[in-house]
Amino acid sequence: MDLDEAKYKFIQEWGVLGSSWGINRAMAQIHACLLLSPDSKTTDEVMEELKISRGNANMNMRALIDWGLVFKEFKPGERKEYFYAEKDLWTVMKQIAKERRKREIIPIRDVLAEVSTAQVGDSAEGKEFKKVTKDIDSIISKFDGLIEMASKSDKNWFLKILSKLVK
Amino acid sequence: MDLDEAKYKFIQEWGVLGSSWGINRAMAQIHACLLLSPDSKTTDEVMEELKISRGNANMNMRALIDWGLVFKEFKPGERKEYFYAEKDLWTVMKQIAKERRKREIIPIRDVLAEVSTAQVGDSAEGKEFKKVTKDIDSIISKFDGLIEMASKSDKNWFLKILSKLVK
DNA sequence: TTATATTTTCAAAACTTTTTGAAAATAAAA
DNA sequence: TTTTATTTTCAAAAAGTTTTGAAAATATAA
Repeated sequence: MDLDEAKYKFIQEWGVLGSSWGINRAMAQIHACLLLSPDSKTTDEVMEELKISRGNANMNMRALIDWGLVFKEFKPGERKEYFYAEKDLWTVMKQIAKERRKREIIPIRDVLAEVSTAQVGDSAEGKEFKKVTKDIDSIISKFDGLIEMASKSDKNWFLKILSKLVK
Repeated sequence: MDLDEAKYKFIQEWGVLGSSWGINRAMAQIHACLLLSPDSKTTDEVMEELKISRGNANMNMRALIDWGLVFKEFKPGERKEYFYAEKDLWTVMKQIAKERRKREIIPIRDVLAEVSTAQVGDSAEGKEFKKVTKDIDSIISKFDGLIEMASKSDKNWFLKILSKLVK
């Protein structure tokens, strides 16, 4: 297998993985493409490499910037914008965790807080509702705390802990 | 807010959360509905509560069984099948992690292993490819190890560690 | 200023996923 | 056996999401 084949394979699979994580294929593939590139790339280069339209490339590139995973660069004397990905995978993970926390964990925690004040009565149904939602909140709040902790902590803190745990 | 309202709110939000995790809305909502119910439910009851069709209820109920999150029960003298959810949230998490590992982590690790043998040359591109894919593999393999460890370990091991970490 | 390069937007088209509902299959009762 | 209850299947419809491509907006150069 040569470099192009390997790149192609990896980019395709990164797209599939993205899809099952609520990140659309083009966005994941652009991310992979920029991660793998030693230099920053223009929209046209990305369009060409991934065979996607300008609109698609532009929108998803900006979504990646929004997620804090990609940055713009202006080269002196050049009119085109260049894009490059955050390469430090610890930072990448932290950013993704942060965004998903905002989009997914906060909303469900809000709902859990809201329903925790409901007058559910003392029927079996009411009791079960209290019990299950309390359990769920307790787990989610632990993960939430972990993410907050990780976002604030030193570069390899989490990876070190992981390494120790898993050995 | 009364029980019905609270239930409705939670079920809806669980559906939204599911969607951004690659689990379809109906599947997530059925799961929530069974989690909240003190008794096992028939297909008809679930259809009625969630306002979904028989086919939809049947297919997703079976997907949940496939994921190991829901079980069938036969009541003596009754022809209808009853369904109930695994209530222990630690087990629920373990099951979900296990399934997602199978569907998502294994395939990307397979691709990473495959491309790691590619002849990428020693261009800047080739070197960057090696570096980035190696980094990604190293992180993913740590998570993978963590999941494997958690699946084998005692009921609250992971939660205890989480609690300690987060305090 | 006008011309040219580049980026952004967004309605419509293409594609994907989910849902429905009715027919087929299965299982239990009469 | 036949009848009735129940579950399963799956083609078609509906809904949702992504992508395209061309027009509008913006920015730089001449």
